[in-house]
Amino acid sequence: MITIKDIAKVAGVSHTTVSRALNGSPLIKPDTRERIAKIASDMNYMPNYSAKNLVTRKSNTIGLFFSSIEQGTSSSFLADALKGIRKQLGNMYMLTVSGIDDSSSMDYIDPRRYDGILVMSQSEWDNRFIYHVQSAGIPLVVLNRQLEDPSICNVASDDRVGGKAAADYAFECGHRLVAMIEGKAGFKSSSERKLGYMDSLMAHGLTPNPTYFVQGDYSIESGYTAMNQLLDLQERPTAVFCGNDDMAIGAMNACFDRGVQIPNEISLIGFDDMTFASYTNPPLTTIHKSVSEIAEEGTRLLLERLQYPQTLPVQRLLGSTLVQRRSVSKLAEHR
Amino acid sequence: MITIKDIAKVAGVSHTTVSRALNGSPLIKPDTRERIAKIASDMNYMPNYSAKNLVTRKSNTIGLFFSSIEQGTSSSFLADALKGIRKQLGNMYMLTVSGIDDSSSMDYIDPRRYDGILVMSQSEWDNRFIYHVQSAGIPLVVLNRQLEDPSICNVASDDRVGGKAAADYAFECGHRLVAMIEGKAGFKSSSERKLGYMDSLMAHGLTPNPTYFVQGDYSIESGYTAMNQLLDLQERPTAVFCGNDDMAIGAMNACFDRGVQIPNEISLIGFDDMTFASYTNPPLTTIHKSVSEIAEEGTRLLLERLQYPQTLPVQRLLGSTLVQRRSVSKLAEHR
DNA sequence: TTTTATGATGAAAACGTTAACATTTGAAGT
DNA sequence: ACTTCAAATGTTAACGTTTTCATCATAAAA
Repeated sequence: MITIKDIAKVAGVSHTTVSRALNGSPLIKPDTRERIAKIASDMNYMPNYSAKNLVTRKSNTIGLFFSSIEQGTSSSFLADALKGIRKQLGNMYMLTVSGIDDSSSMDYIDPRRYDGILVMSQSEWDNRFIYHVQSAGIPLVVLNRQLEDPSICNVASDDRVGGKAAADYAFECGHRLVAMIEGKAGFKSSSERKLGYMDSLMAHGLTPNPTYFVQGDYSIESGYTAMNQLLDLQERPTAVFCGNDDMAIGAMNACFDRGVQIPNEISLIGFDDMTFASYTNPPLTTIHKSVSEIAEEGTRLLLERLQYPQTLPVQRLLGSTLVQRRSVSKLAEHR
Repeated sequence: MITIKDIAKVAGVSHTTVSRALNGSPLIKPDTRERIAKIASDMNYMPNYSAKNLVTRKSNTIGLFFSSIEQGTSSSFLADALKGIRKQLGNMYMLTVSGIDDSSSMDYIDPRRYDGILVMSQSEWDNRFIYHVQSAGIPLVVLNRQLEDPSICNVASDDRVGGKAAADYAFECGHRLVAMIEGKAGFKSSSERKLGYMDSLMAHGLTPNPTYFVQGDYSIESGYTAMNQLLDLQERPTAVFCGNDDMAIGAMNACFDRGVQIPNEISLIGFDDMTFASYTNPPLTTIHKSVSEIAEEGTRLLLERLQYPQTLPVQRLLGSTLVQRRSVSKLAEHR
């Protein structure tokens, strides 16, 4: 492996000059810079990053950490996030991916290994990790889950507004009996979406019906069983707001299996607008949330903080909007 | 940041001793080892990996490279792969993720940055990259795409066998007019699956009908338009083998839109068995292929090669088997 | 006792960079 | 021609490890 000293020898200069030339120092005469660059490329030089990092105390690495890489994370989620991040990152930084629950991940958090960290968070369980990172002094952006703490840089989608939009739409379509299949207990997104639903309920002067709330866990299966529960009710809801698209798909299946027509007999609204939402039957009306946008914006923010460490942490909520498809019926008798 | 020298000072030994103690050298007396370990943990010592890597000429990093992170890669794919890999990797190695097309990714391939590389490959376009890695002398395993070259370690699913299984099943169910929606042109998997179909055709003594082959690109949309093309035919096929599940879903949608019943009027077979396959309507009969298993096995192999560099490269094909669901009808009149 | 081996430790060099400080060069100002 | 200053380059010391080679005990063998 060839080093800057080898280049120095060939170029007849000191290795320091080579280092400077290759790093674009203004101290080097343009023509020697070019001469050295030429030699370096001819010799197929590649810098040794370990050595570089050792002395600069940088790592050229951004770490992406997931709530739980094993479970709970829907797959399009991870992929979208990755795409958004890589897009922003270019090839200035390496990107590592780990689950927060990777055995004792804490022990491996070290400012010398990560220039910055992105946390794709889903539940409050991640807080321990998040604060560990913060107290280690590593620049940090938390993605996807809304945080309270103003000292932490954060970008997420506005789940509450989205939840409200979903419920609003149901009510505007004339539905009065609208149930909700809730997301995973303990996940902030679950409670926010529910809160949004509640906001809408209140705004429309309606009172919540306890039997119309059933707990899910964001999985397709949970949507299926939850929907069956709803269908067993004496007074069936005419619309169901599902905490995410996966559960909506499970719910759809439950309906198909029991021969109840969507949207004629029952309407369905999802949340997330994943790729498949347009391809269910009928296409799913849902709340659009762009994970890749969140990831992209978060990465942009992180990069900014790396460049200007003084930048103040910001909390950003990306809008979530309703996309109308065909899983919701308009009720005629709505006054 | 505290270093081994700090520990040495406290322990009253040389930093060499500390290094040895912390790395489990047999030269160190058990009790001094423990004493040092205690001090290190008390002082909250974390090794500086840059320094370590500099002298050991290792990187503690495995690189995962994707065919095209931007497009073509279905999302469950990426997520599954990641899960399989992380599972095997534990926390011995960092894992970085990049797209092969990341601007000039070649320039960043360096044995000092990657102890080993996994390539999640989909098309022959990746070969350039693969051979670059190999000639750089970095231990390498190519995943997911079957390779010809016996000098390269490779694990993939047996697409051809899978394709044959799919077609066999259609024929056994009495179908004679079975079309195929092909995967992305240039992808090895596309041609292998088609070859498998051909094998079956031949085994059943049938002759291929050129109009029954329509090109897709593995996307949902392409499945949709391809299916429409098929439905426009004078003599409609009674069954369609789709190159992957995404296209099968697109095809399903085309059918729904035109009111053609699945599986009564037309049968559908997919490939991959992604999560959603069980939740389409009707549930999709498809060929099961486990990306996470492939990833896991590939990682195992890579790790083995890192430990025993002499290990010979192996080519492994993981079986792909049919999973029967409800998108294929049994034709009575099949004599 | 004196040697000899061996088990445990230490000193110093090396890994490939960057950075602080020193030196040279050359041109401009007197 | 002599100083002065700035621009360009060189010297040397870090950075935090591991590793080679030497040293020093200590216990066994003579």
